[in-house]
Amino acid sequence: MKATLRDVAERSGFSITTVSHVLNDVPGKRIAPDTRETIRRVADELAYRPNQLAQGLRRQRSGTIGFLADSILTTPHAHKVISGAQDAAAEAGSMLLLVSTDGRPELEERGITAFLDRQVDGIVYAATYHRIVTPPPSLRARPAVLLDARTDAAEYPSAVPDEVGSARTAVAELVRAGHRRIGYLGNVDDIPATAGRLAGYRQALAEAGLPWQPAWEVAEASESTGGYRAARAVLDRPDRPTALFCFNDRMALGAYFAVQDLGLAVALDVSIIGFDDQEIISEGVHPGLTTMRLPHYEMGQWGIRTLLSLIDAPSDGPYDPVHFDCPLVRRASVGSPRG
Amino acid sequence: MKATLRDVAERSGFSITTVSHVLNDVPGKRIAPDTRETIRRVADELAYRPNQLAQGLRRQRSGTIGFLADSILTTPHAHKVISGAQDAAAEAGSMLLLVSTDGRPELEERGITAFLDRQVDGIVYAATYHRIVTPPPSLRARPAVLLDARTDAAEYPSAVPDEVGSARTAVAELVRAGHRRIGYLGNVDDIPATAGRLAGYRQALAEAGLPWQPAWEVAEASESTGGYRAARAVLDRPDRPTALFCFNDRMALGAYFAVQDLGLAVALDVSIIGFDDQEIISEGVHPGLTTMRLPHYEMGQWGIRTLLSLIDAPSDGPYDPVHFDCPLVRRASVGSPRG
DNA sequence: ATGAAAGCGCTAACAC
DNA sequence: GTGTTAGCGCTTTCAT
Repeated sequence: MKATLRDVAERSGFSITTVSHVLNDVPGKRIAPDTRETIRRVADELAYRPNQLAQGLRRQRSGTIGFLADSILTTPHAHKVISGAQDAAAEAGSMLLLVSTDGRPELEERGITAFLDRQVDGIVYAATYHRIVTPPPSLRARPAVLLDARTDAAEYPSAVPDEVGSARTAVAELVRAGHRRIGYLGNVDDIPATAGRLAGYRQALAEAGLPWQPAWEVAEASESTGGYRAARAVLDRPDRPTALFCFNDRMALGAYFAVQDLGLAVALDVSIIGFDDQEIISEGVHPGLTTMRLPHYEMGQWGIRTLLSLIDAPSDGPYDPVHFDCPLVRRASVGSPRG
Repeated sequence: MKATLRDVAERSGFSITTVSHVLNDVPGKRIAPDTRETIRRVADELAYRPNQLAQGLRRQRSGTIGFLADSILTTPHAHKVISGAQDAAAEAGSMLLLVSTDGRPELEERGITAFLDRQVDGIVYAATYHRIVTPPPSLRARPAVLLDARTDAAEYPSAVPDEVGSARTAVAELVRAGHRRIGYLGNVDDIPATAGRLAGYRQALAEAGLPWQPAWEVAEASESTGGYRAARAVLDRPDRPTALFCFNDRMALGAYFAVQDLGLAVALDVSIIGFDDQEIISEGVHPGLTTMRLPHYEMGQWGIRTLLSLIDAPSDGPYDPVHFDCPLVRRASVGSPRG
């Protein structure tokens, strides 16, 4: 059915070895130009494609990378990590074996085992949001990188968003629009983004010489209803801020509903800036939400490239996490304060 | 490093053959119970795991399935297809090689070629939403199934949502709540869901003996702003409906904003029911959106199971697409009409 | 009840 | 310039 090296050899009249040599462009082989041509032609006619199982077995390189995601479900925008990874892998002739553990930790071990059984060249361990993780020891069996995640021991190369810097960028945008009373709708999760974005908010205020008001800084559950409550808490005050920086887009969505319930208008009365750029929200909301885009695609690409070079040239760490900037995506939720 | 069959053989004092026999439980082999036990123990001690590349090469079965998605990006809830597929694959000791073409058709051929090079046992071709597709001819090279997609020729087993029936279920829910003036916020795309959901809407109206009003049935772009415009068009009328069935959740989101801009309240003044159950929207919106859940996880599972049995027992079709019901997910956007 | 040998499709030393 | 040979790690006749 599918043509093999042997078929090409027989049909061209040369040995399997010679065929392999020319098809792989093995350097330092003296092969007659005619031979090269003939072999190439025959291979073409037969639509020959190397069997990667056989190739992998022989070369000890499967051309396959294991991608372990803790969840591709809950946070949709995270799929761009996979997209970036896939594109970078394709560039290098590699492919992704995918396992999503969906928060079931017992699937981690099993997934890695399955990867190892298939002789993956390396593994990327991707979290859905910036987290400190403790991957199973079996991850050590192959070169690995962490995405949106890091360990305390820094034993793997890892990429994470720059929480502090990006939060500063967001608040600076509000300052630039003329706001002097800026609130922060924060979250209560025990994750790096919590402290990071809060710190960025405060730093930006300080840099702009703006007052920090404890009452404008509130923490709630990091989803829509939490955002609603947080926004109400801040906006119900007489000295309410004219702009709100939100921990994420879901909270910003809740803030939209709060603003409307108060008879106010987003951008006109209250400027809002989110975080994540979850397009369903940021583009779906009315007016469009200005927000910080998580650099998922870029991290995915970086992950594979880093992994690939690690495979070619193993090294031992420790590795400082590399921080990725979140670009500001301007839409229509930021205006100038009234009066 | 990793233990091989040979290691187990040497350490246990038996031949590779015998070891293979016991580890694979080859039927019809008379092997001493003691031997079995020893071999098993040694394999355990060495943490032996078969090399699937070698196994695959020999058995002509890679234990790997190619998953080609036209886009895992744009429609986040579709990832549940992958989740269902992965779970079903894991059950059968198989794994998914993933390629997402993200609307770049040239990646289809390349992806399939890459699958074939890696000797996948089968391929699932998954669309992001119910579509008529024309997969590249190379798909024929292996058993394949279609998800959320079908071809005119019905050459592959395929699964699609039951658009008509599910729309009827949605409207029936509105009827059950007491509504007699029910509008439809439809879309303008040339896809099966367009005609299907519209037909379901009309059928449900007829079944309930309710009047069909051309003015209550409007078509717009199937995203948030389209939903907003559509809702305004219907709601601005004096004889406005008390309930709205929306083509999808994104349009429903737009409808929420329209209702609010008119000083009305969702559920109280206008009941809304969506389609898709995109959780970011349906759970993020205030009040929560009642909607029809697309059976993505189930279709993913079905796809792999069907594919696996096709691999074991090839057959030729044609195959009638199988239709999956969309379950109703009740939240808080449906109330009884006033007065 | 166990094992030798061939071979899946390929690559890489090492001849000649 | 080209080919022989020996595996990569495994399964599978076929002997014994």
